[in-house]
Amino acid sequence: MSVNPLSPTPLYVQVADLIAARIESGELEPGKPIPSEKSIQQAYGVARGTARRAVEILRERGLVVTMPQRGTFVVEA
Amino acid sequence: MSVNPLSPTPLYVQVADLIAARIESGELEPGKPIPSEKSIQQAYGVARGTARRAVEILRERGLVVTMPQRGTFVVEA
DNA sequence: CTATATTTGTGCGTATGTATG
DNA sequence: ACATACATACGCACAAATATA
Repeated sequence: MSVNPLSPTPLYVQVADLIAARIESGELEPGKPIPSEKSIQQAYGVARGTARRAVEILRERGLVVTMPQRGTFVVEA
Repeated sequence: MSVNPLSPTPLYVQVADLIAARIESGELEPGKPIPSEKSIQQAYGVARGTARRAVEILRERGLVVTMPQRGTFVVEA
């Protein structure tokens, strides 16, 4: 899946939704890291700030936890 | 102190005045950084553009100098 | 042990679009 | 038309902590 820059839905929400779907599908497993901000930038073709906001949303949703200088991990079910 | 959105005085001027007062009171000391744009946003509940314009005014008044990617600092007395 | 690469945190610069008075 | 204000989104640079070679 990819992102649609023309959609009225902010890119960072779209990216968050795409990653959330990968978590819920089991592709990204509990306890394991999601892609780094840099990987997200490259994978979805967005700026780092956009990737960071997307991850911030996932934290707000309680799907992930971020450990500084370590990464962001899927929360245990 | 806080900001008044209903005042005829633009928000960015109000924010600039509040920060200027903190400089003149000595709370923000010469040579030391004033709060970041993000901190100003959060502290005064304004958008980033408003915070930026406020800092721009402080620069015009000669109260601070901005060093790109490093921060904005109170000028030496 | 040292050096490098990775990853997140922070800070500013800039541009565009939208809405309001 | 213009100024104000907010939101989104691109970018660069540097720091600090961690992971790896």
